[in-house]
Amino acid sequence: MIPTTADAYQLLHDGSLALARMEENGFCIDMDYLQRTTQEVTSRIKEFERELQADKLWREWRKRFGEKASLGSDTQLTELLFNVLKHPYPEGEEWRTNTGRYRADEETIGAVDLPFTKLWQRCKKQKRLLGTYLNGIAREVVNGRVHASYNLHTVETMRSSCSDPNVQNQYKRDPEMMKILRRCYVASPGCVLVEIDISSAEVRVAACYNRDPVLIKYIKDPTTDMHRDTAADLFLLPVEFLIEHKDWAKRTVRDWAKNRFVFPQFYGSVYFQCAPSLWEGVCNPAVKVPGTDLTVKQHLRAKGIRKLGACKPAKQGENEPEEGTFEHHVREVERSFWNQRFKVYTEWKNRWHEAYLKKGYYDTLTGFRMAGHYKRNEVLNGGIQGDAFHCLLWSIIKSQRLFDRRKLKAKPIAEIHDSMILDVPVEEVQEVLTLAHKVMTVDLPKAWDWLIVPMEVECEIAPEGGSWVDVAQWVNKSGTWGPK
DNA sequence: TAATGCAGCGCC
DNA sequence: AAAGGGCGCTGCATTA
Repeated sequence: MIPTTADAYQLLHDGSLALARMEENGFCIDMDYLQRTTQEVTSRIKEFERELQADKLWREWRKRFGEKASLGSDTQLTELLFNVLKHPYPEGEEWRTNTGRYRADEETIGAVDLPFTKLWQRCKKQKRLLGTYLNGIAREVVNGRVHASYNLHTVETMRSSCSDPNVQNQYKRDPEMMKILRRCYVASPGCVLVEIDISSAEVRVAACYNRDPVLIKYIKDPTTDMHRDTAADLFLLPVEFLIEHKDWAKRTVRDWAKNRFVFPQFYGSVYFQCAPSLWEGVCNPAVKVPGTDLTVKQHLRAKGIRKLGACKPAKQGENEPEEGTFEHHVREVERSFWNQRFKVYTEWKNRWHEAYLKKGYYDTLTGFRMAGHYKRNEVLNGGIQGDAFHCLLWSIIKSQRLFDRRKLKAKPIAEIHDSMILDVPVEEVQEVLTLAHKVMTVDLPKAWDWLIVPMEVECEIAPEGGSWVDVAQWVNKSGTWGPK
């Protein structure tokens, strides 16, 4: 990576200083809660282990591995389950690790329907919570704060990284784990936690690269929704139906389309990889198409889609998806997605990759020349990822300067690629939200003329005395910020 | 005993 | 034809 413009150099210099100040500020930790929770989780793990060791499977385990038997070893567990006890194990390369061993992930162990394995998995999860997360915080706390390290020079795409502890990967999607872990992170006395993120940052930046009018329309026009339209295609439901049953769709088909098709496709995934995870949703017996008694699977069956299909990597003339399979259907959707709906995006991908192959580098919109040996998907994603982060970095730098100039005590304390977390004195909340919002939605597009789509942000804020668990969305209503 | 590799999994 | 982009951390297994 080489910065090719003065602005690019400046961004890194200013960014280093901004992140250094963020490190110095640190994130306040509720130490009483941390200690209490560490003890609770520790004893929970001990209880789980006692129960596991009382199971007859543990006797088999000891018989097989003797003194070396270790409850934490997933290699030993797979050996016991699939070689000694001969539990069925799926055929095929995708079910093996890179070194040809049995996989020991959540899915494969979870497929063995025994009380022992269920318990083992719950135990494993608690061990991760303790070993990686709670201990990770405790190890780094100084005077009640963690001062994570942020890097601008380590990531291939010019994103940032974070370590000691890595504040960028704390539980969020698992509600149970999220509530336990994020409760550790609190605002400083007299302050509240504010989190501001750029809505679909990478999609916006992607549109700046490819200038696909359809993608731009999806971004600009709030009545349109590419995830909803793609869900309609994938699950053969009319768009009007999805609009009518918006809340249902949001939890089900639209969510699957977004997270199991649209985003993976943007990152370069393909139909035979998307289809199995989509199908998992389809097979959920608890999800019924509104107004009918049909599961999504039954609904698709009525449309002539009877099964998933083999989902093998396409080779010339081989592994052709079979007609009437979901895999076949997903391929059709993929084709229309890239050849019809986003055909300008597709043309850009081909041109961009071709140019890279010819030159041996690509230039990003924020002024960095990326020279090196990259695969196709890396070339197509690198600039988007880096520049989306640079939008945030620029915003942090600018916001910090504004806070300084106005003698505000609000401080950025963390950054997660497209969001910044601030420690804000209660009385500064309105001013800080207004300033940060303006920086990200007005000043940023003004400063970078390549930014040809509007920027939008989402603000979340925790009540005074609350923690990172308690952040809830706030919006601006006629000049004043308040709960949505 | 220390260093390294691998697999798994948390986040965007 | 393609073959999900980017990280950091942990525990276990293997190698030096």
